[in-house]
Order: sequence, then structure tokens, then C-alpha cells
Amino acid sequence: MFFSIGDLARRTGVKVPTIRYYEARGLLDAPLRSAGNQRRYGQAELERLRFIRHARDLGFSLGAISSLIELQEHPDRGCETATRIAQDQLEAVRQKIGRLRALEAELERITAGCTGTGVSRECYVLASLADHELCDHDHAPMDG
Amino acid sequence: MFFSIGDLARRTGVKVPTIRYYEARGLLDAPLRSAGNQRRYGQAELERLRFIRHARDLGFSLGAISSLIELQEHPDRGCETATRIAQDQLEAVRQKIGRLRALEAELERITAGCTGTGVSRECYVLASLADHELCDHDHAPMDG
DNA sequence: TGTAATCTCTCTAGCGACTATAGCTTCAAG
DNA sequence: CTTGAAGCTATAGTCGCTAGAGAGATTACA
Repeated sequence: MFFSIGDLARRTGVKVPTIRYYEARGLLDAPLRSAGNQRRYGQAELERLRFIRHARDLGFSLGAISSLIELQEHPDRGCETATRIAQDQLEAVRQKIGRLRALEAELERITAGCTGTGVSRECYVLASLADHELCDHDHAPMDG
Repeated sequence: MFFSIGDLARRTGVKVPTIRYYEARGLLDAPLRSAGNQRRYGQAELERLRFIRHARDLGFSLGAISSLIELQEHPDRGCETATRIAQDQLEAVRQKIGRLRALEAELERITAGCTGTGVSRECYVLASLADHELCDHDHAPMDG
């Protein structure tokens, strides 16, 4: 019926310290404790943690996940917020993909220009980094 | 001839505290100082910082950039390391793109299944997150 | 030369989402 | 009843910055 934090970790693939971290962040409610002060979980916490894990895997922030959980706790509320969070996430993912594809193209070009057999002075990788003129595009900074 | 940290920031697009951070991290050498202890930069530092900025824009870590700079400082060394760093980065970018595309597909599916007009209880977004069975794929965690 | 506005200095703390460590206590198996 | 794994709290570290405090330096203009 009740299981330990280690069992919960095994069942969800979320590491033990991460589970405690989620509790501290308020994503998981504080669970029951054993006589010796160890956490004891049940089915509800298991499902909650799977929800969190799934959302994390999809790249949602813990803040966004908090909002989603809050909504889940109030089944009578409208779901515009949930939909918007998911759409925002989709948009963010698409933007990341776009930027990464630009980086990919530039890195391909740079690495293709260098056999790796020469001397640093003549290295096309280093030259490309030193001189932005050798670039085709402006590439914007990424957040990851 | 010599210019301030603010000038350097304007010329490179790198923020002032970031420049100081790079210096603390050893990516930039400690520059000359004015009589009043303010940093004074010249052409060499400008080029170095542009190199760093360009590499950051391409997603290289500061550690990788350190290695690239070290290589740049020793023009007689072979450039295999530089080439490998760039190839590793390319590979990392490609893997990120792959994972993001899986997330994109899943988020598209989830958001398409929900009009956002219903009630939280019936929300397809929330249902999808709660029940991994509603997923087509296993999606792996991302680092960003 | 005075003064005001802007810039720069160092230092510390915070972000997000964990991860690692230390030093201790509890639990489960044999 | 002992041993070893697993759990507890609390703190600090990761990465690449960013923000703020409170002080001092420089510059523009009168």
C-alpha cells in the first residue's frame, strides 16, 4: 500500500533527491511519514510524480507544471490556461529548433572546412570563430 | 587607443558584467588599469572577446572555449582538438534538434486535441500529461 | 574650478533544475 | 542482533550569467 521514496524513484524514473526537491518546491505535497520519520507514498503521489515527470520530459518549466497541477486540482475550471501553457511550450520548442538548425548549418560549414590534420595557425575552425566575416548568417545567442 | 569596459561592451555586444565574469573565469586576461583602477582594453582584447562571443553564439561551453583559446595561443600545435570540439558541438546540436522535434510532434498532438474551451476535467492536455499511454513515443529528458 | 551625471569598482546573492556531499538515523534481511 | 542499504537534513556546487549595494572614478559642461 505505502512505499518508500526509493520505491517511488524506481517506479517513476525520478531520482530520490529530485523527489525531495519537488516536495520542497511545492510540486509534491508532503507525504505521510513512518514512525522513524521516513516518507511513505501512495498511489496519488505516484500519479502526481508521473505527471510531473512527463511534463518535464516535454520541457515544461516547474513553474508551468505548478500551474498545470493547480488546474488539475480544480476540474471545474476552464482549461484555457493549460492549453495556452502547452501552446507556449510548443512555440518555444519551435523557436529553439529554428535557432539550432542555424547553428547546425554553421557548424557543418566550419567543421567541413577543416580536416583536423593541419596546424592551429591555419585551422579553419579557429579562423571562423575569430572572424565573423567568414559566417554566412548572424546567429543569435541560445539559452541552452 | 585604449578604451573602457563599457566601450568594449558596446563594440562586442557582450554585457559589462559578463566581460568581468569572463575575466574571472580566465577567458580574458586581466587588462591594464587606469590610474583610478578602471580596466583599459586594446585591440587584442577586443578580438579575443569577439572570438568568445562568436563561440558562445554557436553554443560552445566556456570550457570548450578555453580549450579553443589555448590552441589559438599556440599556432604550431595541431588542430585536431579544435576540430573535435567543433564536431562534438555539431553532434550535440543535432541530438538536441532530434529530441526537440520529438517534443514538437508530441506537443502538437496534445495541443491539437484540446480546443481550450472546455473544462479542466476533460482537458486533453492535462489528460495526456497524466497518462503516458496517450503518448506515441517515449520522449527523453532534455538538458535545456 | 566646480559639480552633476554617468561610469566603473568589488563583493555578494540569485536564477533554474537539479546534483553531490557529510554526518547522522532507520529499516529490513539473515 | 548485527550488518549494510536506504533514508534523513542541511549545505554547497553546477552553468552562464544577472542584479544589486555601496563606494570611487571619469567626463561634460558651465
